[in-house]
Amino acid sequence: MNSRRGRSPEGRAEVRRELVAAAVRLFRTRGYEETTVDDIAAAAGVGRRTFFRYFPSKEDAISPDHEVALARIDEVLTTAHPTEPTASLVVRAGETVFDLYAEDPGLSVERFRLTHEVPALRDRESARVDHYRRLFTRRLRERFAGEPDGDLRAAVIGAAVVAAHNLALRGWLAGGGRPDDVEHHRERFRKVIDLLPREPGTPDVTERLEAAVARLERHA
Amino acid sequence: MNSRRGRSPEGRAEVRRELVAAAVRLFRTRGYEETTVDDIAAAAGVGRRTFFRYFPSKEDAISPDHEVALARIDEVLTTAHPTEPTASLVVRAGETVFDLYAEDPGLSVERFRLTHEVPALRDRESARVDHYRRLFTRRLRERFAGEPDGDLRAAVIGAAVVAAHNLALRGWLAGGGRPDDVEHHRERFRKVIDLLPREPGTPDVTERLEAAVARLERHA
DNA sequence: AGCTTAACGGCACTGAGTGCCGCTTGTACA
DNA sequence: TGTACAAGCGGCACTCAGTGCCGTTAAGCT
Repeated sequence: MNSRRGRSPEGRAEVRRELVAAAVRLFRTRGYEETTVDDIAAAAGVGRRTFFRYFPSKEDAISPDHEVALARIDEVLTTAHPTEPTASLVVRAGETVFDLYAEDPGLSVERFRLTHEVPALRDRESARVDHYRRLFTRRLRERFAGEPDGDLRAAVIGAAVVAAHNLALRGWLAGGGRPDDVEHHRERFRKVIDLLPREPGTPDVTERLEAAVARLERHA
Repeated sequence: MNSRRGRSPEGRAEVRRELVAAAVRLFRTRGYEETTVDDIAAAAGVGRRTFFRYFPSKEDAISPDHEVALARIDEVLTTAHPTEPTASLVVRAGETVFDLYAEDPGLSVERFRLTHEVPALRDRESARVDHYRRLFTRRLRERFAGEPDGDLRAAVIGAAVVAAHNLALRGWLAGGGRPDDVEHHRERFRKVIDLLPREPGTPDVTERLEAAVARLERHA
């Protein structure tokens, strides 16, 4: 029998996938509150203790790897060349999150539905989004250190980028994550980013955003 | 002995205050994770079961009444005269939250420290802020129904108002909630709101905002 | 004073999350 | 190819948050 998965790297990835699949299935059919961690573990064929070795909590059972996403964004923000325009930088960072969701559109759509129907999951998602916002704001604050209103600009740009990103992502997911729906949400994304305070001499932001959405389109 | 409080309306208010005071004190001296609900209840002189009759969860022990705040905002937004400019409307709604925090500046400052040091409380706060954002967005969407880009404008204005409000509030609380510190944060507040997309014919937003901060100043 | 209502305390229970420990498996190395 | 070692696993026991239930007790009204 193959009840001895997870001891190799491929096995661990397989166990993780099966846990996520079991969680999504049970949450949708039975409901989030009515599903216990024991249920998920049993459905995935592992022990309850093992579940908590893959996910820190029940709420994280359907989540992409949050820490990985934060680390990717942080790497983009910290390794950027100092002369790169800020607009280009935040768009590149946003792209990494787009890619993460576009890796498995089906799962992303299902996750979207659950996080909008289950209060506990919705609150968890709010906290996660705020982690992204804080990371952007922190790195931008370092970047703007010494400039007039640097902190304020960092806070506003950080909030605006995350808001724009979520608006576009949610719109796309709410429509079922279909590739032919991207055009409409590209427009929305662009409009929100247009509200960002312009820096003199900064190249057009929308150019970079279109590249990001195009990249999402390819994956979806 | 007065171990029979809480049976009258004044008694209930007193019990609530004592529970909040006990929670704040224990969270600061012993730490959030190291404090159990039994500890809080015992310190306030009530049974553990009674704690959960006053607060839905341990995380809410130090919170102002979230539902009350949401209801106040919602009333302002839904009972507004249709001809009132949107800028004026959202500022009036924001004022009600300002008032709630200004009622007890000392408690607000203490709460601010805790929500920034304890991850669990910080995540809870993120979710709460998002509830405000969603409420604003929902009511603004109804208000903008039928107008071009109504949904998009509702989403952006809702997010911007909440962000501006939090920025000013956090700045004031981080400085210790002192009345003579308000001027600096009034400036920050005004600058953020200036980023809002202007509606043609709308009177100056900053005028209303200054009134809001002045009101905060009076209470603090 | 008697009656109704509502808050209280306590008990028992479910379920999330954690520490510990002995077992099993894949791997590295002889 | 056999063996030692590291790492993952299952299970057990425990703490604590949160809930349902119920008997008790105080507050307010007649």
